[in-house]
Amino acid sequence: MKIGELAKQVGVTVETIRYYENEGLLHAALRNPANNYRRYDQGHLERLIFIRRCRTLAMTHNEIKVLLQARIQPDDSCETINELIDEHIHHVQARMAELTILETQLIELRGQCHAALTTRDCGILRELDQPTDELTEALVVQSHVAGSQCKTHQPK
Amino acid sequence: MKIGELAKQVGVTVETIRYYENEGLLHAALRNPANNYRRYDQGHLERLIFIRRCRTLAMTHNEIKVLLQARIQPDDSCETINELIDEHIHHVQARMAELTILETQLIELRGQCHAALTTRDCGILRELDQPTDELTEALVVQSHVAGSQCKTHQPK
DNA sequence: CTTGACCCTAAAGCAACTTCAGGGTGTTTA
DNA sequence: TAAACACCCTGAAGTTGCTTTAGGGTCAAG
Repeated sequence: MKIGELAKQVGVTVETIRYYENEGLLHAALRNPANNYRRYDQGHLERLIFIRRCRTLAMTHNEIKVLLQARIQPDDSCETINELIDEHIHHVQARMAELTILETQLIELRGQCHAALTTRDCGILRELDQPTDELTEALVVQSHVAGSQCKTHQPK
Repeated sequence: MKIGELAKQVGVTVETIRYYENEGLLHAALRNPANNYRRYDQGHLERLIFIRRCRTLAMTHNEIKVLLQARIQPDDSCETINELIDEHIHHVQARMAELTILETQLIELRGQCHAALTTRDCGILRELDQPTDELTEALVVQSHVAGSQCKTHQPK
């Protein structure tokens, strides 16, 4: 099948597929010598589904590469896989803990202003002007809220 | 004060400060004509603290720009601010909901393999091979878990 | 007068894609 | 049969919030 059909079957854009090939996640497809179009088979389809399933679970490309490797080495121990998943679960839980603190702080901040006043008297701005206190320090900024700004990356 | 001192007082790197200036978050500092070094005053300090506080709350630069604008227009209504914070809270909550689903799925996935088997028999790989089911579809991949790979962005 | 701490700029890197620019291919339809 | 339109190709730049690197001045102390 051609790239467009593969994309439709898996629910990604053709650009994503080409990108995955570049990244080494997906094996380079054979080309139709007549027009240089990529041709995909069942193996590609299954591998791409695997990759997308992993991405849905928020794994990075590196993590996925480990799993892909394991996938084609049926005699290896699956310990590595278990550890990878366990670690990944911890990342997610850590992120949630951070977001919980963040939520608390934001709600408290929001509580500083109920009425529609002028910004001069707005408790929110007032509080934002304060240097960071202990509570806030618990938050590691480095891991920003992904999707906090909600870019809509939808394939049109 | 010079950039290094400002950086120390606020707890960011000098690179971050220069970056903020470039981004238009921080006003360009006046320069010492003798050596072209930036010179900062109290206003810069306060503005930078404000910015960092917002970043700690996971706001984007665009959101912060709105707040900075409001900050210097004391006669405007603070409705905009309230709306911005409310929306931001929703983003955070939405992200947490996504992560909760993610966690459930990962834990279920992990449950597929307890013993250290060969990958051939590993329930985890088996399950990852399945096309996405309804549960999974609830997850919007576009907002990946920030910090899932935990890059340590610490100023050395 | 050299060492080390601090300042400067411009550009590239990170993650996972998307978007854009510029240009072929292939089928259909007027 | 030629224009129109859908689909394919490549390579490079854009996204977010910084960090890192490269290459080079400034300044105070010893």
